[in-house]
Amino acid sequence: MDIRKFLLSTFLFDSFSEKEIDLLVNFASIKKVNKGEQIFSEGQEASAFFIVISGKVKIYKLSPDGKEHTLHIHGKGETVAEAAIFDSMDYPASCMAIEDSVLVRISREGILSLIRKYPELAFKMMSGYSRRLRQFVQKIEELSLKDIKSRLAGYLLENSFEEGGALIYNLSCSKKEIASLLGTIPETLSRALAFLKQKNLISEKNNTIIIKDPEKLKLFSG
Amino acid sequence: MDIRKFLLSTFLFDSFSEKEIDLLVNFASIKKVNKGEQIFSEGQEASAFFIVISGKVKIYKLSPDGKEHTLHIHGKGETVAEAAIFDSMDYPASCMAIEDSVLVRISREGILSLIRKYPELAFKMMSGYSRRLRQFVQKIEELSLKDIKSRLAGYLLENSFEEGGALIYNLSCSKKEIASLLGTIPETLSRALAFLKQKNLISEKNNTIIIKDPEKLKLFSG
DNA sequence: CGTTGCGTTGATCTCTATCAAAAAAGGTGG
DNA sequence: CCACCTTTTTTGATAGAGATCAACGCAACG
Repeated sequence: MDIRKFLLSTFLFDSFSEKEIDLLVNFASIKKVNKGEQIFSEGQEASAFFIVISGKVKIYKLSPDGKEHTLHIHGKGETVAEAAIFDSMDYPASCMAIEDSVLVRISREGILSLIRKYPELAFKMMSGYSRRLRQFVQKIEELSLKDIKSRLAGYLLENSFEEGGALIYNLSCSKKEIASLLGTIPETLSRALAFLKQKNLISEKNNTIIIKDPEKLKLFSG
Repeated sequence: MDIRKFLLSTFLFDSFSEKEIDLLVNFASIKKVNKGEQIFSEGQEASAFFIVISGKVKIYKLSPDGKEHTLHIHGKGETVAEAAIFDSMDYPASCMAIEDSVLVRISREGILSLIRKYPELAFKMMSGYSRRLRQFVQKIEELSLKDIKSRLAGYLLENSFEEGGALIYNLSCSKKEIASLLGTIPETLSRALAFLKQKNLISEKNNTIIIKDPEKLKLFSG
């Protein structure tokens, strides 16, 4: 795994230049952990934060009587413990791998000194957050205010590209996964697709969806 | 209200010196709004962010057909729209006062120049972002895979506090607002509350909800 | 071929939004 | 304190969207 390439694909660092990534890499390292392995513990000094390359980790707290309470589960592309890095000395909770996982570790001192030296980097990171938050706001809006057909229409428009004068969406992953992305189940997705086909807005052939009427589809997406 | 004193009490600026506050004040102004008054609207250029001095505001999205979903309710000391100003774009949602409120308005240019000068400020802002990001992730999960009763149970547990040995939640805003926050409507919220009362998990008195059985309620929240 | 997994289709059921209306809770002015 | 009005909250009945359950077609694959 190329750590540079990975960092450039994360929302925090995707607007960094090659040079800036070079600076960052000095403070970054790859950490491989097995399932069940501890990554950090509550109360330890927060010396680094992490980004998940593959696998899954959980953030949890132990109550006084030993019971465990999971706060979050973080998967691919997600950042872990960066709040602790930026505002407190110690990790406020513990972290353990729940699958064999690969992480990037970025040291606290590293990132802090980098930002002190190059405040512009902070802007880039913050605009990364900003974009990410916007995406989530949009997703929440879609989940709560739109029905499946609209969500599907919007998704197709968002993720299609032009090819030979036609708008094309490539079914690169299973419909099961797309259903999950849209917050529904395969059966319902199938029906929604059938509906759009029946309205003659799209057609499907060879794992490819052709958007026949982008204008109407857009109207449909709300 | 002394704006300096207030700024010194916020988490963003509590470590500022008198001199630094002077700088900040150049970019800051007080904004008073009445209940129901619009503070900014989705799509407007994001020219400033706010900190709530008193009262409450809500961040919400409107669907084309007029349905409303509240994303956050912000009270005293909380920052509003601070993420919107970093990628020089528009407010992704609208903001309205749900009580008579007083805010500090800090201009985009102001905070940007301040961060250039005091990169430490960026750390604080980023820790706020990462927390908000997590809230959104959780909200999305809840919206897509939990029913109202579970969401309500989770919400109560998240937002309750201990007092005299009992977990209580204070109904500081109308149930209409809470319903919107949970992605539903007052009627449905009312029924969900009735259900939890009937199961003897909670009780309500004087604008206060008492969580009688946190364990079971937790089970209920999923 | 059987088997396994995905995608589609059909029937049914559950949850929640909607519509309508009653009840409760706040004001306001007398 | 009471009558009156407004707003909020609750309750009831209904309808619609989507989840669930079950069955089937179809391709990939040992």
